[in-house]
Amino acid sequence: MSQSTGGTRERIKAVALELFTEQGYEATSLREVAERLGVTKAALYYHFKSKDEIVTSVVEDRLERMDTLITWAESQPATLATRRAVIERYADAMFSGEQPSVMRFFEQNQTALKSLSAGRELRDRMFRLATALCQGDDSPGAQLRAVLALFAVHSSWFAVRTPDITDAERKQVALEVADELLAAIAEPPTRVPDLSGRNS
Amino acid sequence: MSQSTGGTRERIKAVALELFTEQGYEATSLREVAERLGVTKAALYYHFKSKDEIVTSVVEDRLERMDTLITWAESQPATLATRRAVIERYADAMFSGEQPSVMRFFEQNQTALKSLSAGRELRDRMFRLATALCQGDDSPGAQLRAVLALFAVHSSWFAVRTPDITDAERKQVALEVADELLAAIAEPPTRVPDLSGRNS
DNA sequence: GTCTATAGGTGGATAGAC
DNA sequence: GTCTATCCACCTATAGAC
Repeated sequence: MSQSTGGTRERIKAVALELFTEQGYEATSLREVAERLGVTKAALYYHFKSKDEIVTSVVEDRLERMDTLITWAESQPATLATRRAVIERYADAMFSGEQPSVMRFFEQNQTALKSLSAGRELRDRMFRLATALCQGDDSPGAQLRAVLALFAVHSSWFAVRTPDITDAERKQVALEVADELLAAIAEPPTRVPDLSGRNS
Repeated sequence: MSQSTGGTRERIKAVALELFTEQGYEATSLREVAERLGVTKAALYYHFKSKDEIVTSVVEDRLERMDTLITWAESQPATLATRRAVIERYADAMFSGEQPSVMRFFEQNQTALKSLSAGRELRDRMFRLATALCQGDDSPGAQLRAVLALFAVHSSWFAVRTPDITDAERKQVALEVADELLAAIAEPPTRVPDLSGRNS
C-alpha cells in the first residue's frame, strides 16, 4: 500500500524482474523501468549502484535457497526416494511466492546471465543440483534425465497449453513426469552383491 | 578458400551466429561482427539491410526444414512408431551440418527472438512440432512429455558433461531418453479395428 | 529520496568516395 | 564490394540542486 520506506527498492526489483523477463535484460533500459515506476533513472541509482546490481539483488535469495537444497540433497542417501524428495522440494519452491518469476527470468536470459556473476552462480547451482540428482550414477543417461527432471518443473509453465489448468495441476504433472525420469536413474552402485553376474 | 563472390555473405552469417550464440543477440554489436571478419560495419550493410535481417537469413533454412518435418509428422498415423521416427529425424537434423549452431542460438536467445519475426516463427514451429508429437493425446502430461522429448535432443549438448563423449553417443542417449518420454504418451483413440480387444 | 542536467560512450544505420 | 565519415538516438552512470 505505502511505498514509504524501503518499499521502493522492492518495487524496483519487481518491475525490473518483470521487464527483464519479458524483453530481456539487455533489451530493457533503466529508463523503461523508471518510467513504469513513475520515477526517474537517477532515483534508481539511489537504490542500486548499477544495472546488474539489480539482477544480483533479485537473484540473491534464490541462490541461498538453492544452496540449502543442494546441501540437503548431497547429505541424503543416493536413492530414488531422495531424488523424488529433492525434485518435490524444488517444485514447491518454484510454485510458491516469487520464485517462479525469478526462474522464468533465468530461463529467458541465459546469455545475458553468462556475463553477470550472479547469473553464472545461479547456473552453477543448477548444474550442482542436477549432479546431486544423479548421485551414484554419472552415466550420460542419468545426467540428461536429471537435467530434464528439473526442466520438467520449469517448462510446465509454458509447455502445457491446456486451457484453465491450475497451478496445482501443472505442478502435479511436472512431478509425475519428473518422477518417471528420475526412476530411470540407476540406484547407487550399491555394494549389493550382483546376483546375476551379467553386466557389460 | 576464396571469399570472392557470395562467400562474404556466408561468412557474415557464420560469425554473427557464433557471436549471437556466445554473447546474445542484443549484447553483440555489428562492430564486433565486422571486426572479427576484418571488415567495417558498412560492409555488412552492403550484404544485409539490418541487424535482424542477418538473423532472419540464418533462421530461414532451419524454418523450412522444420516445416517439412511438421508436415510429414502430421501426415503420419498417430502412433508411437511415428513419434519415434519424428524425434529421430529431428535429432538427425540437430546433429548434422550447421543446424546445431542455429538451435543453440535459438535456445540462448529466446527473449531477443520474441521481438524478431523470424524468432517468433521458429518458436511457433517448435510448438507445432511438439503438438504433432502428441497427436491423439492432448493431455497435459502428453504435452509436457513432447516438449521434454524435443528438449532432450537439445540439452544433450550441454547437460551431458561426461568427458570425451562423442556426438554420436550424445545423440544416442538423447534418443533413448526421448523414446522413453514418448512411450508414455497415450496411443491414439485408434479407429483401427482393434484385433485384441484390450485397450484403455 | 527524488529531481534536472549532462557527461561520456556505443549502438544501428546511411551517404558517398574509391 | 568495401571504405571513411558521420548522424542521431539511446544507454549507463554521475553531479549537484531541492
